[in-house]
Amino acid sequence: MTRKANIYDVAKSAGVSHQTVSRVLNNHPSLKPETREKVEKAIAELHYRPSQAARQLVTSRSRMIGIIIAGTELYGPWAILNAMEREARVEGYSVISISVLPESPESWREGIEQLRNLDIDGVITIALPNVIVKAVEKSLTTATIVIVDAEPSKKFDSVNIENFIGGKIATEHLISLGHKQITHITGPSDGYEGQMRRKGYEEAMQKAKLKPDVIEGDWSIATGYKTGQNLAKRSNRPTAVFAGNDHLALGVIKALNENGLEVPRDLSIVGFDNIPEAEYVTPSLTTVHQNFGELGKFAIEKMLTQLRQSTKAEALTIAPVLMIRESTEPLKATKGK
Amino acid sequence: MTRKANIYDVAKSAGVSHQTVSRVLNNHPSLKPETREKVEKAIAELHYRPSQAARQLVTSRSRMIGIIIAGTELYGPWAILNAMEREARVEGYSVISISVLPESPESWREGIEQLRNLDIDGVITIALPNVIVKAVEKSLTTATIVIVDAEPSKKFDSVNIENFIGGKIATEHLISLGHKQITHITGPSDGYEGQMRRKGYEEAMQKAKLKPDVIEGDWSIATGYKTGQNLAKRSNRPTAVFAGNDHLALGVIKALNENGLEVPRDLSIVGFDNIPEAEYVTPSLTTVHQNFGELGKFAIEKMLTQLRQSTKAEALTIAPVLMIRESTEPLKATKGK
DNA sequence: TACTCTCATGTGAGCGCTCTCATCTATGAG
DNA sequence: CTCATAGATGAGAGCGCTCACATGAGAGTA
Repeated sequence: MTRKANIYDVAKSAGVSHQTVSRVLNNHPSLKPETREKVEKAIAELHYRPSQAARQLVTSRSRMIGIIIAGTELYGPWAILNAMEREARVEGYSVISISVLPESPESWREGIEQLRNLDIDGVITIALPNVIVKAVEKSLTTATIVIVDAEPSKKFDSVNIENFIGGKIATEHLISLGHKQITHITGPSDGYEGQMRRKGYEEAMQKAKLKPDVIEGDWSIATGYKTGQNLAKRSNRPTAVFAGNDHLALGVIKALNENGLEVPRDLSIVGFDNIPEAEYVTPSLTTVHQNFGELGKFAIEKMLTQLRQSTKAEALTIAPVLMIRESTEPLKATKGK
Repeated sequence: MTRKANIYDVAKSAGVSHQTVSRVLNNHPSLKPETREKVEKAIAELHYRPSQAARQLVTSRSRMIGIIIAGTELYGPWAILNAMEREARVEGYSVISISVLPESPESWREGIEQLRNLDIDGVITIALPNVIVKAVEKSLTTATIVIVDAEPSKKFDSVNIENFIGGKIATEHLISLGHKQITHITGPSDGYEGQMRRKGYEEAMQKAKLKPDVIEGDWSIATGYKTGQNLAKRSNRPTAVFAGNDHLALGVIKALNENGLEVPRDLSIVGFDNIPEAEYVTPSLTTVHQNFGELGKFAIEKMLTQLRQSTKAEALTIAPVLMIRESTEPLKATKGK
């Protein structure tokens, strides 16, 4: 069996020195075009590909980006990761995804450890509480950090959906339909995104001189369902709900249905995320659309520019879009006072 | 700034040779326990961690596993990947996920290329058509291959849900409820999983002496919706549908609703996958549960044993479970003939 | 003509490991 | 008491690259 070609094999075959081959590989400016051609021909003939390991050993740059992601089954993070992976590949970077359990510090530590061992160039955190970001910062001192879907930092680039605006337009939509009693179900209390959505809700309510009504939740369907059960039995049931995400909304709708209530007839509801299912459930879900693909793409772009030459930290945001569907309708005047 | 400690620093600090340190790192049998302790102490003190790159350069093993996955937004592959990543980490392996577009050969080629450059130890393909698996086999000759959710091969380990059985029990469930006109909407025609589910359906129908009725689809909600529209308008509308996956089922239900038809009153429907939403849509979806987590775990286990010492290829299968919910009910006798 | 200067290329060292081989004990067989 | 044998360690080479530096050829300047 012929062993894999290395840089010397190529050099010999092209009749140049190994260093010239290296120059071709790294696009060195001062190279005669004809030399470059010769080398490239030899590379093709020998099916040569440079050893990442050897490169990494000498440059101590791995061309790998670690992505730390909450190991949930949510659609959003996965969609983001998907976009990132593809975007990074185009630029010759690989992506190592590490899913951690936000509730288990040991789980993060392991994940971070793994990235350290790999001498990762950069780390992107997706929808992770601040504590974890801090831990990453502390342990991965040589890596460039980009924060996605979490509180922007002075030190690092961040990319976020305008969650505040999202929460606001969702609520304003309900208000404009005439609703006065609008309950908000939040995400987990330690999450930045949920907090901002909530603030958007509160601002909209305040502006309309309505009394906010907030129920703490998390991002799970099950919690939405439980909350829906309670809501259905409440004496002063709200006429509208702004759910922190689509899953919560789905759970609420289910619970209401089981209690003989119908959406939007008895209650209007807005979600957040615009998961693929949102359009196809019954009733189809009015929701705030997040462009996950763009989010991922921007994050990788930020990372790569930062890796090429570090610039000052910047907080990028993407505007959300309200998708109006069937789950919201004007408040009927039939109800007393 | 103190530079990162290397194996010589540790050796000096422990008063041994660099080779002894290497032996500690690799659990060499002939080592005095007291020497090992000394070295381990030095490692801890210096915060030493071995350079993956250097190791890889000399051993030409990267301790990385590439996962090629169809770059869709389906829940299943993501859930599998998630499980794999965690499982691999425990064993000190990292996972590089590559999402490719099944319809674009160039996209696979790029992905495979990337894995080649990284000198990956093994590759796991998830739900990929046979052509891609073949391409992987051809290009990544040195890597161990494990196939998940695709046609088992004589050469490689594979892990699959029993799709045939899944299709069969789903159909039998509908038959046992008295349905006679049962339509099946398939996955994409080039996919192994969909084919097997279809065969399970056909076998069940044949056994019950019923006429199969198959509509070709893909895995998307949108296609489910379109199919549902057609179904709703058909003169001899079936009384039950076995959808190739939950997304198709959701789409069908939506279309039926829009045409004034209700599930399960006017039509019973069974899905496949048991996505997190399945339990919480209205009506909740009767579906065939796939244990994605287990699938991923088994695949990694297979991979690791294969990497340690290659054994003969084995095809592992996991039994699916029918989850009976609200979207199916007995056929009402009221209909004529 | 002698000189700097840039362009184009070559030479050797070294990144941090593991490999192979060599060395130096102890131990027990003859 | 000598010699083979296994156990515990050390020394040096080399994996495949890039880096810093050296060299030579031609162009521009005085």
